[in-house]
Amino acid sequence: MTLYEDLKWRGLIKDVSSPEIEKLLNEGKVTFYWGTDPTADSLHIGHYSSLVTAKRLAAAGHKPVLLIGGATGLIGDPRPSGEREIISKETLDKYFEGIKKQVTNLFDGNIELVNNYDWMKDYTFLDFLRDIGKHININYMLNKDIINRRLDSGITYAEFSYTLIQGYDYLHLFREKGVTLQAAGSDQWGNITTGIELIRKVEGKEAYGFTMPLILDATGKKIGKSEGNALWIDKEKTSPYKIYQYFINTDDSLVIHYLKVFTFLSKDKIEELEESVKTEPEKRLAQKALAYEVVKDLHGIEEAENARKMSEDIFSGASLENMPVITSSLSIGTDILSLLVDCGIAPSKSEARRLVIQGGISIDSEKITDPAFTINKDEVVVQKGKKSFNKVTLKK
RNA sequence: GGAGGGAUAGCGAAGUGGUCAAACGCGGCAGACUGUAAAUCUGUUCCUUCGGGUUCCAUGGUUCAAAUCCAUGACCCUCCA
Repeated sequence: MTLYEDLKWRGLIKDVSSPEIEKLLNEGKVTFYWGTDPTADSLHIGHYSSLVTAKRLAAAGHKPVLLIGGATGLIGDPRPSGEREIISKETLDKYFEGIKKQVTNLFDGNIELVNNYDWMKDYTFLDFLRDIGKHININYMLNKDIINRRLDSGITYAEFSYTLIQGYDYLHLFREKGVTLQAAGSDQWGNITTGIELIRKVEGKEAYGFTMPLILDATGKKIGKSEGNALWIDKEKTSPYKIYQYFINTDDSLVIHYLKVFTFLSKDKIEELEESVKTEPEKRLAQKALAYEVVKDLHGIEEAENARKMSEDIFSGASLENMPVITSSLSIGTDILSLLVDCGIAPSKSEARRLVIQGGISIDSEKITDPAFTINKDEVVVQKGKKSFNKVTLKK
């Protein structure tokens, strides 16, 4: 199977700028780029879904250039919901460092990392308008889906101009690094085509781009972004165990799709798992493989093994030894509500009270329904709902 | 610069003087059923020392009483210039 066929089979190709991309991917040693803006101190699983594709290209012998947008991050990529908050330069620098470390790790250092701030910071407004702005027609920009959709709700000049900056990034990388392919999530299609257009007009040469479909969860939202519970790549922010749990709970209807997108398992292996979902879904082999593979690729074999063991121990009831540990700042004798809040298991006392009254909390495997219950040990197992287990240690 | 319209809980959206901590839907959380699945059903979804406290863009005002009326301001949309 060729690289292109493999990508196609995995459902990773949505838009392509030209049919020649198939040949390009299969034959040439292309220098391609993938970029993101530093909008947080860590990437999340949504970024990862497209980074995995970048890894596939790299594994096939193509040369990756990863761009972290120190300049574009200052402006903000337009999104359908409305204008973004401005992020300060200092914050962006901090975010930049966090993301830089992550992508470097994910590619074992075999990448070229660039920051568009380096070539944008001294580019004057006048020069930019003459060199770049003069090549792109307003009507062309207005027709871009994302901008068009914002015309009703409003879009500032700054965000409107975003696509020009990213377009110039591509031109710059084309000139300086020989980049001829850009790969990204499908929301970047408009920005990619601006870059291609610019290269065509300024350099008279053809550059390429393709996008991957956005990965959605069962409710049709972008994956891992539900209600402030983003799944971060940073294991301090989202533990490997939590990532493992997220994926092991994947719907049957999505698990094969996710295996194709997120893992490097072979076609044969995935088809075997697909069969298993049909004939013996209760074994959850596909979910287990998915969860293990993702944690392994993100955090290494050791963390994957730990996460798997932790899950098996907890959910088989074999042992309650292995589970995430939370150290509380409270002492023995505290009431259960305060403890739940202190450990971050419940966001407020009201919420904690509801949980307890509704029977959602167990201490050491015993359901607690009395909100006035006090903890009289220095180490207890707190279970919230069916799936969340934590060992909590208290001060003596 | 002129005329009109808008803003409500995580999101969408009702509400136009008291019965509003604010309908309804989605999403979230929990319970039942299950396979750590889906679907379905049930409860719940601002904070609270359970007395109450603080909310409907902001600040003032009218009123016994304001999400609702008035004034001013910032913001968004549509049309005109």
